[in-house]
Amino acid sequence: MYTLSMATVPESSCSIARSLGILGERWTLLILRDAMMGATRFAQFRASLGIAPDVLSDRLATLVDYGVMVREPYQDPGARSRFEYRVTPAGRELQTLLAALQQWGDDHLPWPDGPSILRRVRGTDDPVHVGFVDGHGREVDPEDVDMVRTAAYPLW
Amino acid sequence: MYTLSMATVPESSCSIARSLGILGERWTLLILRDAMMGATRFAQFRASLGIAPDVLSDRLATLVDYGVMVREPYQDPGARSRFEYRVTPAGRELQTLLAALQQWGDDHLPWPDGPSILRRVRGTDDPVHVGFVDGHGREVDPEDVDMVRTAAYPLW
DNA sequence: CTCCTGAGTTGGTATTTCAAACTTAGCAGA
DNA sequence: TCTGCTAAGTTTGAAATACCAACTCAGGAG
Repeated sequence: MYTLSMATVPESSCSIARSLGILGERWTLLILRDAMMGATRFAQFRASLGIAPDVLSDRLATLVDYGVMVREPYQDPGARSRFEYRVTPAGRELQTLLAALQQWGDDHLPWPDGPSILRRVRGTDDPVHVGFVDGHGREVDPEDVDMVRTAAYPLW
Repeated sequence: MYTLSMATVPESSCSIARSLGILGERWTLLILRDAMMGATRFAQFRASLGIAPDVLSDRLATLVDYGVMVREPYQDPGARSRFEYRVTPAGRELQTLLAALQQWGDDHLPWPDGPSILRRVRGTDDPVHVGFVDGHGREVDPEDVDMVRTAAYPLW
C-alpha cells in the first residue's frame, strides 16, 4: 500500500533511540508541531510544510501506526467523506519535547524579531519553561539530575 | 573539505524548525546522547553507533559549527596529538530535550526489562521528570500552558 | 624506515527525498 | 447522465543522502 518503507522502532535498550526511530525522521516533528497547532488535513500539512505528498503519507502512517496520531473520517457539508488526522493523548505528551526544541532555538538560534510563539501560564503573563521536576512538583537544577544505569543497561 | 553538505538553520520564524535544522538530521541526537554520557572521540562514537565515518564527520562538523560541541586537541601519552569533541554549555542545555525523548520512549515504547537509565535527584531515590515550570520553580500542568503568538508570527 | 593507530576522506552503490503528473471517489451543476 | 471540481492520496523518474569498504595522513615506536 505504501511505496516508502515506514519507520520502525529499533531494537535498542535506549529509549532515546527508540523514540527517535519513530519521531526522528525528517518532517515528523514538524508535522506534529502543525497538528498541535490545529492542523488536521493532508492538504493543510502539505501547504504549511511544502513536503512531498508521498513523504507526508509515509510519515502520517508511521505516526498513526505508533499511536501518536489517529486517522478518522470527517465530512464537510456538500462534500464526500474524507480522512483527517488528530493528535492522541500519547502525541500530546510530546508537548514538552517540542517545547524543549523551541526553547533551545529561541535561546541559541534567535530570530531578529524575537520568538514567534511564547509559552505562558494560561490567562497570565507568567512565562513557562521546560525543565526537570521532582515528585513534589518542584524544579530541579539540571546539575542535580543523576543518570542512573539499571540492570537493563547493556554491559559492553 | 567535507564531501557531505553540512546542515544549516532554515529561514523560518519557527524556532522548532530552526532547532531541527541543526539537530534533526539522522544520528545527530544520538551522537549528542553519547557525548553527554562521556564519549569524546571519533572512534568511540563510531563504535557505539555503527555510523558511517563520513556521516559522523559531517554531523560533528555541524554540531561544532553551531556551538553545540567543541573540537579540541588532546594527547595520550606516547601518541600524537589528536582531536576530541566535548559538549558545550549550549549543548548541555539539550539535556531536557534528550530527557523528554527518553521519557516518552519509556512510557510509550517500553522495553521488556524496563528503562536502562533512570533520572533521579542527585544522591536520592527521588525520580525526576521533564515538565513545564513557571517563574517560581513550580510545575505547571501542560493543559495550563498557553501558546501565545507574537508579532513575529507569520500572517498567512 | 617500516609498522601501528586514530581521525578522518574518497568513491561506488543503495536508499531516501523530491517534484510533477496521475488516480480515485463522490458531490454539483448542466 | 455527463462533465467538472476537490481533496487525498499513489506513481514515476531524477536528485540528494546515506552506507560501506578501501584508502590517506600524521606522527610515535621499534
